[in-house]
Amino acid sequence: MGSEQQFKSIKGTRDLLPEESTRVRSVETTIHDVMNRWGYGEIRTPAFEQTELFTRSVGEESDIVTKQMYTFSDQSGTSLTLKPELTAPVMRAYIEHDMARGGALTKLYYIDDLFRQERPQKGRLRQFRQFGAEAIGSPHPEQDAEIVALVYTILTEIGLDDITLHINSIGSDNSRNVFRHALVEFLTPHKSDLSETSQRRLQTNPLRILDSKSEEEQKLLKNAPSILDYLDDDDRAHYEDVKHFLERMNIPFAENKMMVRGLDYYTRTTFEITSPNVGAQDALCGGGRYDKLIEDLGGKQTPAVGFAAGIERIMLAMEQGDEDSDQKAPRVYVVAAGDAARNAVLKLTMDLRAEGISADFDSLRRSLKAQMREANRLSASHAVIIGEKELAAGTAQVKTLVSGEQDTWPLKEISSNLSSGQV
RNA sequence: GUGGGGGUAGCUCAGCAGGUUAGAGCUCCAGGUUGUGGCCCUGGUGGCCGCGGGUUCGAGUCCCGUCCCUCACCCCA
Repeated sequence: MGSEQQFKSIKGTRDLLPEESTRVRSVETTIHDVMNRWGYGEIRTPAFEQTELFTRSVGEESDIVTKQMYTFSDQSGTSLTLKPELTAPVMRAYIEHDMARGGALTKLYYIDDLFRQERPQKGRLRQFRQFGAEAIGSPHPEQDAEIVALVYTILTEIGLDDITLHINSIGSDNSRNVFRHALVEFLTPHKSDLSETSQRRLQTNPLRILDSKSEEEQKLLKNAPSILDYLDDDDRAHYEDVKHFLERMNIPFAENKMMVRGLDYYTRTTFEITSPNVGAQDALCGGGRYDKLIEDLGGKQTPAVGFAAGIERIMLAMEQGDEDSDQKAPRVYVVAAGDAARNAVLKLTMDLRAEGISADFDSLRRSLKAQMREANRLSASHAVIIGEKELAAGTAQVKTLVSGEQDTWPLKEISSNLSSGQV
């Protein structure tokens, strides 16, 4: 190694080497395709925002705000934060650009990097990538259903089959307040059986106790009141309609009344998509309706639904399943037999590339044999060999590597012959 | 922040009743084939055995400390 210090990528961040980034890119291509087909337009927001945007939207008490944000001051002393989630920045942009004026309904999507200071583990990094969409303007259940169908379709087109969609409704403010009281009333007598964190949540955020992973608590919760019994008529009708639309769209789902999302801004519909082979962090996607958020951020009262999904987790889910498709780029490797041909090799390589053919050559001045080995290693379809004899004749040897067949072609005809698919 | 597992070659790992020059497979390079890849054969490059200290005649191996990675809890995508 030689040097005193080895630099390393910092905890929770990682490099994507070419092989992997190729796979990620193909997933992202699918995302872009489906989003565009469904009428969603891409939005790109800055890497950091005013800190208060997140404390206001995500919830002062949430873990994200209390301990996971990368926050720093700029030269003027303003507190800035690397974005830990994307709904708030997108809503900020929506309000800032008065996008509501451009049409009653606004459909946006994004693919972006986020930052949270957590202890890394399988499927969780400190810099991670999400894609998501927000449908802003419609309060109606078919919009909830479309958003759910959108992620579901993307995940399916990516090739994931072993996924489960969980949905629930946490009602709007009124229903939820009534339910919260009922839940606290139910749990308080059992307070001593609860974990330390759940006891604290009994004060701060009782609904979150519902999706505790503790078996004991889950047993206790079996008899707890259900949020679904506390929905008011409007909430209930909305929820029933969402399920109805999903059925009509043939999107399979499981009702999960214990599912409560972590971010404070959700209302009514919440959903999650999980995969069994991603480790303990099994949620690939989370989302729901947030009818109050835009107002809370200073905009006009505007209903909206959205979701966010984790790219790294999706990649994990894929590795288990289908074999990665072999990408066979038709490559031509141009080989110099002797140093005299270097010039001609470089020229021909450039001509082929200009013709749209992917081509490469050896800049290490290695032996002919080594160059042929390289051509094979790259799984090139053809090796084009130029030596002194060929130089003199204005030709080249064109070898088809799978068959081993080799012919002499005039140099001038090579790129057109290869691009027209001859041989 | 808490707990489990782990750091030996570019990669995957073996070696640990402490004992001479630290190993294998893969990769890479060269030769066998003086202008031709794959398969095969031969040889070679490449290691502060994470770091610091201690015990010992002797430490990759034992002890202490420390850093890093990883899985899980918490929480979330």
